[in-house]
Amino acid sequence: MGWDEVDDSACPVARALAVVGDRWTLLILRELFFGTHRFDDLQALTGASSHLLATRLRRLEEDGVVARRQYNDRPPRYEYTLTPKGRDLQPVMFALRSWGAKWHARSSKEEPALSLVHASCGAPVEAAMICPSCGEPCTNADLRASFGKTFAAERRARLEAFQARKRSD
Amino acid sequence: MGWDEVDDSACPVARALAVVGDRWTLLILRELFFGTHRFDDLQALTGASSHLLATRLRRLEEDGVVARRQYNDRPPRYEYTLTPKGRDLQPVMFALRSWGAKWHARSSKEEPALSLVHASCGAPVEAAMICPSCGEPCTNADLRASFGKTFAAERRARLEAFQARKRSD
DNA sequence: GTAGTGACTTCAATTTTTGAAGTCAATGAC
DNA sequence: GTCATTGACTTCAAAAATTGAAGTCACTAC
Repeated sequence: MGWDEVDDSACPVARALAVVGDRWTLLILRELFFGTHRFDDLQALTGASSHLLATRLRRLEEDGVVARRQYNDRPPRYEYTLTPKGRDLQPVMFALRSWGAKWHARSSKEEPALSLVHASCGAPVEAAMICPSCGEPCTNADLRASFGKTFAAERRARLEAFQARKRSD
Repeated sequence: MGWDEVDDSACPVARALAVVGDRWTLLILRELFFGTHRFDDLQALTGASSHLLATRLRRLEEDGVVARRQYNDRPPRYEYTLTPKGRDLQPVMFALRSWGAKWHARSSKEEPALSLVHASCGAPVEAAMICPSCGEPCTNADLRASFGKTFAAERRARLEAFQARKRSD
């Protein structure tokens, strides 16, 4: 298929993944969330190769997720920061953090490697799914999913195209 | 670096990404969340190649995220479902959905492609960060991040190793 | 006995990623 | 004034991952 096509899907999850859905991209964004903004530091702290880092940052800049700013004239020096669009990925990061901490803990008594604290009350914050109407957090069992018309049609089309291709062999 | 090393990081985000952090994996998991469980359907609906799908499913099974179950004896037929560990990724999916819908909407009046409804009250649910102490949802500005000791040490080590390597050229 | 179905595997061609090395324009230390 | 260092990359060849098409295998339905 290729990710330019995925980018076109009616599914918002697919469209999100087309932009930020690979390992290095998400790790780079993690660093930017931490406030790392210089190229070499990003390279050191993520472990990505410089080539990869350069192409990813370019892509993220094109997609409006990170901003590249010149902070020094001569020699020219640049720094990378998250745009509002990028900062909006915090719930994704945080959901990943919670999952990783729960299911891939290194030891039972691991200290939190990373905690987010609510500035006003000092308590640690967790990601959750909440119902805006009753204000309650929901668990998996409380939820029912449904497709919109467009996405349902896309899915039918995909299934049919796949079957057709198989038959024509 | 390579992702076996990332898997070892003190950062739970990195460890989560080592398991589920690539485009196809997350798309496949999306399908499993939708209840798709047969190989060919997964292939049709994600658009992944059969080879890729086979290797990803094997990996996910090894990691305990999906379960492979034989539902027919002869001919042998298998189906894939999410384990509890896999189901726990729902907040990740949902955070991606919210972000994709907000920043990569296809039109201003796009109907939701996918909605999750709270079974008890019928209202659509959103992912959010909530403070368990005051129960309020938090925005970026309300939050302060901090590192644990182990992770802070790992980061220092990475920076030093990187500098050392540079100098030794 | 011919045509599927479902869950894959195999293979060659293309694309990505890695890892090491190099570049370029300053700046700081002696 | 010169020599090492910093910061932000680029270049290149080798290795790994992905794609897309085709094939396999064990049935079942007509």
